[in-house]
Amino acid sequence: MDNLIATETLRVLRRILRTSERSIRNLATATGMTPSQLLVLQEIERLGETTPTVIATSLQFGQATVTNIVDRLAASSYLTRTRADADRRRVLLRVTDAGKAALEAAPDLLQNRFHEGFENLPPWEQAMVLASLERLADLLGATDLDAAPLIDGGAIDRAVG
Amino acid sequence: MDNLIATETLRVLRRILRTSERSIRNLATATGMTPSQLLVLQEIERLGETTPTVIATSLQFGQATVTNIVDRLAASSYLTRTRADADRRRVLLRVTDAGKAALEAAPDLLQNRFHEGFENLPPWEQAMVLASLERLADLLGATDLDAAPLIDGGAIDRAVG
DNA sequence: AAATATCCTTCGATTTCCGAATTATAATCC
DNA sequence: GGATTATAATTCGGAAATCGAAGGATATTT
Repeated sequence: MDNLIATETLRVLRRILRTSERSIRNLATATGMTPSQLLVLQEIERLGETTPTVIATSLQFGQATVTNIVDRLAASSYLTRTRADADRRRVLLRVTDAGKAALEAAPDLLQNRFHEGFENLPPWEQAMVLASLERLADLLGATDLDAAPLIDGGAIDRAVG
Repeated sequence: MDNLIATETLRVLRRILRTSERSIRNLATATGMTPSQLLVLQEIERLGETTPTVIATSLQFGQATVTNIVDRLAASSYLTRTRADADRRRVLLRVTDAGKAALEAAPDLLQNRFHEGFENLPPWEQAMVLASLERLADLLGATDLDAAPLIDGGAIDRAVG
């Protein structure tokens, strides 16, 4: 028969995933954005100055989709589009002050709750949760797409100068 | 400054979240459905025989959205709609054999990978992962929406007979 | 300079998603 | 019983998401 622990683990995982999604949706509503818009804006803020391709890759969207969403975010003045000097095919995306304000205005209840609760755990349990999540991410093949965009270009070798 | 473990934990969680989404999308493509359609069909199968309202609640969709998606699933003959005898306002949703076939045809790579990997963990680690996830679900307030729909109706008291 | 590749946008089409109004049925209240 | 209220689902209208295919501009390679 089945491994009960495995089944239960999956169940709990799904619950967590669903709660996270709900949270994103609520947060989006609070900011007046749609979930996709919020995700894209968050990602741009996180990465600093990026391009549509990077966003599309890291968020698993098509390029056309990103263009579409960025259109709306730009229309709301939450970000700016600039052509890159070095390579004028590329478009640089930057979150504006208004965008940052919008991101900070709405409280991420989920994240707050998490942080509060997490601080109250004894250190060993914090470590355990992190270790377990990493193990789980490993099992699921959840690689960090953002950390690895250098692989494809040889950009490391050419370095800064 | 911030608790690094907390921050890292959130990062890993997001990674897992994104991987799951990707998985759903791939799986959907494989079945010829859209992600939402797949989700709805899965949920109906999981619950057995249900109604649009239940699906909407459990999946956090609006009723109109569910009607829309169910329309398409019915058009593809993946499910049937029947009026309930007891209360003819209600519509009963059931996955057809074709629907079940479609669900089973596409392998859920994510889930497979999970099960395989999980079995290979030593029991203590399996237990640790589950315990950690439960703790995390707790922190996030991730309550089980499916287990609790009885609260609102007093249905428990009236019981079976 | 010609050919090829890359980055992004445009276009067209389908689907998602929701709120408001609507229909059909059930439950409740004089 | 008949009017009222509540509930389940659908329809309608519209904004947005999503993607594939094609196109335009710029870089790179040969």
